[in-house]
Amino acid sequence: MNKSSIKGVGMSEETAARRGRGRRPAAEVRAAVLAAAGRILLQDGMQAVTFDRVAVEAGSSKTTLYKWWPSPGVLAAEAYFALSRRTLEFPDTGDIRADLIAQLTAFVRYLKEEGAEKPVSELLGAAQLDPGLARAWSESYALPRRALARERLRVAVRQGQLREDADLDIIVDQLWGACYHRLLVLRVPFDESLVERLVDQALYGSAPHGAHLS
Amino acid sequence: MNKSSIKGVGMSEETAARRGRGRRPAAEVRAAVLAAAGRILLQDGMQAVTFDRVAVEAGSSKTTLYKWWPSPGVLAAEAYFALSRRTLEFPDTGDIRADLIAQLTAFVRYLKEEGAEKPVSELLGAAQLDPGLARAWSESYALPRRALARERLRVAVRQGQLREDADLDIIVDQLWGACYHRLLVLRVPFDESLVERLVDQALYGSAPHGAHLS
Amino acid sequence: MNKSSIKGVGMSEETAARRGRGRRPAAEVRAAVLAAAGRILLQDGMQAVTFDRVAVEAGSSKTTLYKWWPSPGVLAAEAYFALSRRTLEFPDTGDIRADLIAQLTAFVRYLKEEGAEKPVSELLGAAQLDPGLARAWSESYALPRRALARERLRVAVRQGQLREDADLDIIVDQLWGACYHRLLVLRVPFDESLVERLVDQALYGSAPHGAHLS
Amino acid sequence: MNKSSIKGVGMSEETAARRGRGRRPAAEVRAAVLAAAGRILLQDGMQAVTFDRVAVEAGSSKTTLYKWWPSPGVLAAEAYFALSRRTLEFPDTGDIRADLIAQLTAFVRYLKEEGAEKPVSELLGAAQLDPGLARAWSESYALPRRALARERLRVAVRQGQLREDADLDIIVDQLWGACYHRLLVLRVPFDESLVERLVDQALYGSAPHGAHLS
DNA sequence: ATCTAATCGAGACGGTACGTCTCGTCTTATG
DNA sequence: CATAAGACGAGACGTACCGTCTCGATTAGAT
Repeated sequence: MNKSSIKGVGMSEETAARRGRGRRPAAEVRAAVLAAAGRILLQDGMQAVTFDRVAVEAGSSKTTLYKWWPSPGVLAAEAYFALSRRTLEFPDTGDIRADLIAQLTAFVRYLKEEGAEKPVSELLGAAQLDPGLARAWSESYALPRRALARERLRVAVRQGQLREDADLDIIVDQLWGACYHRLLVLRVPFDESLVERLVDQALYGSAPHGAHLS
Repeated sequence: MNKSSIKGVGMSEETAARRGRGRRPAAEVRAAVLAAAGRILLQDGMQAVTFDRVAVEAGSSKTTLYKWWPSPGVLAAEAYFALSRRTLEFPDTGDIRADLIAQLTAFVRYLKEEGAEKPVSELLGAAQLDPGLARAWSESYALPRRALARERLRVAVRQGQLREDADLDIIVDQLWGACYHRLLVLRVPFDESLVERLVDQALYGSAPHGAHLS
Repeated sequence: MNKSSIKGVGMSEETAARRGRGRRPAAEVRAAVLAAAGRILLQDGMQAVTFDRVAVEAGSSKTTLYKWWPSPGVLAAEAYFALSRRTLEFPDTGDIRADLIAQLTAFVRYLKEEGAEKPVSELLGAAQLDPGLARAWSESYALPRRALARERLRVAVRQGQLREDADLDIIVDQLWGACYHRLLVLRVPFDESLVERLVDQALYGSAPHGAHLS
Repeated sequence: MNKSSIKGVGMSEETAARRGRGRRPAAEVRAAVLAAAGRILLQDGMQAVTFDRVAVEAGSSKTTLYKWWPSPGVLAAEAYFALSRRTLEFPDTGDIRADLIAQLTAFVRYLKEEGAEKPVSELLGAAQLDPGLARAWSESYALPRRALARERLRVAVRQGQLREDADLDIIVDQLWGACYHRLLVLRVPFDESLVERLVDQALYGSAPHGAHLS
């Protein structure tokens, strides 16, 4: 019943570094957990990010994971955010068409050339079945991103590069939504050659020249 | 000590009556399985559509399920298709703007007012983690639907309601993708009031009147 | 996402008032711990006497418990001893048969009528898996008790009420062991009606009258 | 969601022998589980007989263990019974004193010289905290054993070797209970030299010769 | 009386077992 | 032989407890 009959054996300072039992500083544990979760996510996919496996690979404890993250999905998302700490700043060169193309191209390139397609679609997939993950994703990633884009568009409106009555959210939804549509729903391949046509479609529409809203 | 030591006590002829062992016609089994899976999907969500549970509720056997469906996700999708056998025909009144609005409104209404939002997003979510389900969804549902829309747009091009150089797939991705963006990625509420602005954005863009492609 | 990120918000001086942190007098803590452990033992059984739970209910700290008790079992035993401070004195009326019957009857009554059966058997059970508890029980309870009984028997030998060559330890083991046998091994019910037959069996044996050791 | 994308990889007949998944005959599983549990019990003690560990070492599944055994304790007991399938027959040489000595000596030898002391006391200990194990032990082991002894004593009564009014159960409880008292309660060492004195005490008591019940 | 050192409460942490659940494979018995 | 029933291996889930350890708050003992 009392397993610690070896108690008081003492432990040299060196071996104490990683001695298995007892408490490690929270920050250290968090870092180890996020690193392990991120690695598992990229290597073996969302399905492999389980509390059990993360605990083992992070040298952590399941109890700790449950204390900090409500579900493996949320943990995977946070690990992914920590990995992909990339700039969200929207460029502003004064030319809204060029800036939209630049930003969308960066998005598509990120998905297609940096191996982000699989983790992103898997995380978004899991989010549909995990309310916590859904909230984390929209609040920490998608909505802030859309807000940034909206602000850049608002500047363009003020500069007369977009019409006064343009619905900025709809423009954002159209541009990024088209990509997500191909990624998640149609699952057809696409590349950055899509971007320019998409932006022009957003700016000029498809109606014959001269036609416009009544 | 061994709880199952009473096993093999046999079962009196009376209680055995019709306890379901043996073979049932394939069609009967299929129908029962799809009905059970659909009912579970709508009642308790995608997570509850389990081969174990479907087998029990359909009075079927797991063996049979594994023989016909590669995964619970695919079964759920098939069950859902069987439930939502709704018309895919695209209206053609001669006015592309009106027809797009009509079709998109039907789509949004279907999601928002017929309780399809949860099963659809859950199925699409599961599809990101289940290649079989992904294939089933895109091949049986999403791609045919886009093809229909593309055809309707092609007619509009021929009729001069859209420009010759319009990229029809992009128009479809823009329109439906914006909805899926809100449904799956942003998870913000939306309703059919979105539709008209979306279609006009697709037709006329947001650039100032008179501006167009060089 | 991280539930404990709100940590360290501090605590206003007002609510902090007397929140129990810091040092309490050792005796006060000990008493509170033993009281809590005893209460838990009687209410919910040995299994519930957990360092975690005792710490919470005693308003104590696990650190303190580990400092004083090697295992929950030992703590439970000590708590039980503190609760059952009952007289160990062996009566000496001059009649060994009457005294044995009195003492054994008190023992059986204590077990059966004061609810001591469950805690005693659970403690003895835990002792088989917890060397510390085993030592505590035999040294603090069982062996002293047997020594007392042996002394009373020795007086009876001197008085000619028992044979010179009687093995006193064996008589004690026989009398109390028969009770423990029914309590721990056979788990059959028994009551004080057992006592008189037990004592007579110890005194006179079961061989036919007249038969004796060669 | 569907882990079996590797499905249909096939498996050669040779490797199929022990292929990890799927069903094994119940008897084979039972045997492997009992063997593993017994080995763990003897090697590392009762505390180590865990459903988790037995499952791993038996190449079994926790589900299966829970299906057959209500607790690790019951499993350990059954494994122990399977290991110690030794004869329960009570010898009948016509001399009750010799037969009791033989049987008790065998019992003490078994405990002390065949390493049965630790498992037996641990099992009996666990039984005090595990009603299922308690029932298993008394019904499958202790009570049948006592019944056998009682029958042998009854023969002795008929043969005039014991008095007509002897309480046979009490004799058994006295003899075996004295051993259990030293084993479980006092935890003092004892050996077979105890047996003869114990039996004579049971037969002739400790009162002076000539004294007997009124 | 003040300062300092010990000691306490609180609780995070690693480890591990619990009991439950689902998946996908496989066996057995029924029709 | 195809089916229903369901046992089985694998392993994740979420909870509980153990024993170690960190931290801050408090008190006791030394000055």
